[in-house]
Amino acid sequence: MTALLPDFYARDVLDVARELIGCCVEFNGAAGIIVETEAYHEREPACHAYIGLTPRTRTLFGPPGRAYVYRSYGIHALLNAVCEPTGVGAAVLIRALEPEVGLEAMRERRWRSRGMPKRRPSDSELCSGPGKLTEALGIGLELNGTDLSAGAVRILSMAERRPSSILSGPRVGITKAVNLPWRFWIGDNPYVSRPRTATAAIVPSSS
DNA sequence: CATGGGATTGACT
DNA sequence: GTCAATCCCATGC
Repeated sequence: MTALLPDFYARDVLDVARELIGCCVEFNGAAGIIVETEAYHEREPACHAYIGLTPRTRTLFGPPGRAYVYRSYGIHALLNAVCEPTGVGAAVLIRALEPEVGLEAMRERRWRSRGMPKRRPSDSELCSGPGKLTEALGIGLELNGTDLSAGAVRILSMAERRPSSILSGPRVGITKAVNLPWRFWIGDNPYVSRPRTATAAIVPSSS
């Protein structure tokens, strides 16, 4: 269980999105296994980097292996891993985690969140969405640009726990480039954000 | 400087 | 199924 290094991220964002499934996100004593991701790339209009280099997209065009954290709908912080070489705007959105460590702290943060769920969130409600997992872990905008290899938020490879099969399909919640099958998730995993029809199944090679 | 649109979520009809 | 909450920042005047 070691932190993924920048070279891992400095590749095709689709490969990174697939391979991040099964890895572990850790922050502030809490951790979870990535069960759902989405890829974004500057050449397609759903990506923030599509419009080019602006103050907002600065992190996306920066070095690979950094966290791109931005505010969504004025409310939620969404966590991405910057990919591809410096100068290329691309990132993987972390959309859901299977909670592993610090469940009670996650529950506490989700319990007293804005929007305040009426009942205590169950385990499968803690991190089953991109806004939920940042809230559960306590990840905020101040972590934008930080190093995912050696910073406060880390992503660790989990060699002993590679998923057997991964499904792919269209990304969630976007209005542009809606047909690209750039969402990846573990089929039948109860911690995925929303059940959806897959358009393809990926069986990882044994290598 | 004013406006408008989200890579969402939880509550409610 | 519908809807509001709420803020960063791109765009346009």
